[in-house]
Amino acid sequence: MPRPRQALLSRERIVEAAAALIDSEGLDAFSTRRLAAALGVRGPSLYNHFATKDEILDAVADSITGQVDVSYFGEVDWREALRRWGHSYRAALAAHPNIVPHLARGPGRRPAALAMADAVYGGLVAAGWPPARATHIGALMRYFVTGSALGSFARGFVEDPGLYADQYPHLSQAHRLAEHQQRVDEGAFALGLEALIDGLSHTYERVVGPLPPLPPTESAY
Amino acid sequence: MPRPRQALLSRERIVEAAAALIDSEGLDAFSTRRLAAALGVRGPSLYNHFATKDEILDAVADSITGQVDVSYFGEVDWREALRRWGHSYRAALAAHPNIVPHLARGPGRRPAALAMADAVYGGLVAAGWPPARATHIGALMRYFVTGSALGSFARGFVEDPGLYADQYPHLSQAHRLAEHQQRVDEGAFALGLEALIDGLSHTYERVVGPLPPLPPTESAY
DNA sequence: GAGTCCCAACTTGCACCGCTAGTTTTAGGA
DNA sequence: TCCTAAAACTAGCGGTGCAAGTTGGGACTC
Repeated sequence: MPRPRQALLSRERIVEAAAALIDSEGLDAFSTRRLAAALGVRGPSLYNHFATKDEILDAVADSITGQVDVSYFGEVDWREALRRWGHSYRAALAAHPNIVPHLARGPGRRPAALAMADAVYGGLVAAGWPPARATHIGALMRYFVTGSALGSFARGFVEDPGLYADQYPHLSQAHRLAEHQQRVDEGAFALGLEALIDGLSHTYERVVGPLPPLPPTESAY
Repeated sequence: MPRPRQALLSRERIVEAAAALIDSEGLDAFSTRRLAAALGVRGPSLYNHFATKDEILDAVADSITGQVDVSYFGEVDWREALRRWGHSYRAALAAHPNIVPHLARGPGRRPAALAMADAVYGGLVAAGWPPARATHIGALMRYFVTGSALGSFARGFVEDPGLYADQYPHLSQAHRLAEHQQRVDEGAFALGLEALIDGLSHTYERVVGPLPPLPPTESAY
């Protein structure tokens, strides 16, 4: 089949199909041939639109990063902005857990990741944070969110109760973790996020100056 | 070559060589054939000692987790124990950044990871934390440390200055991040760890009760 | 309208991958 | 002394990412 009347592929169609394939089958099952098959096409044809497989993964990762809401920065107290950003960020990744390992490698040349970093950094500096600290805060939030989305603590625990009770005295309940995986992950994330914001508030008061009290939060967070 | 008089391989030798190969060449370059070649052997021979490639990776990951010091728990105030554990944990992973993506998947069947979880959980419960919170704290520390070791914020930033200034107004200094990558990562980690411990101390006082003041820390942290 | 060039699909194929099966010889236990 | 299990081998299957060269339609230019 030579050049068809209507192009079969486009970057958008490829990214869309790649995201769907990764979501449903996992990162390991994602190969250029499988992706091409899902698009009714023959493997190497993808290389007319992307230079490498990695470039396709970057595009998928960026499309997910693009869903993170950073509009709060500048509109709302930085503490509240950090909280909402954290939840939005984690939610975006948790919705597509299979690409997180790739996404966690760094912002690299992905425009949405850079735009997010830009918004966060700008918002924190505008709120009074010294630039170096603002960089640190953006980075540490990234660590926490990607770590949370990537490495579920509970995932991977084995089902057999006795396996743990014997050797690890305190983990006698650990086999139950598998059941409650999602709850544990969300609870741990929420606890950590609140602790981070609380701790950073004290740093702010030490480094910058007093903070206004926050209005009682109406959100469900 | 049939069975040699003296075994050429052992689980230890394999894990050692695998760790060295991953450290020097990266996770992508790590294949069973390359590993076997480094051991003077022929690929499939590895399967006399490990069932799958993944099992080798687990063993490598566990040998690194085994280097984390958790002896502080029970000996020292939980805040100080958390701090030392965090730094020891991160140092162990940062020394072998290339296996972190595998390690971050979860504790799974890796004994050292389970032993670490056991020690942390036990120490926190002994310090008065409710079991559910202790689980959360262990998990969120894991998120933060693995996220930090895995996804350097700075890694992947491009060198070209103009590339950022144009499109991302606040990131005008971002190209410098590449130079200072290590400093940024360490600073962000330290800031986040202190904030976490500070925030968790307040949670503790709200949930459990008052905390004694900490003796002035002599350590360099 | 004819000629030309480009583009987006194709086929072929290389070097590598994880892993299985079956073989051979040795080591060590009954 | 015999038998079994162990630890290396060779051969090979089905898969991978991707490079190279081919083909023919679409869209310009003269």
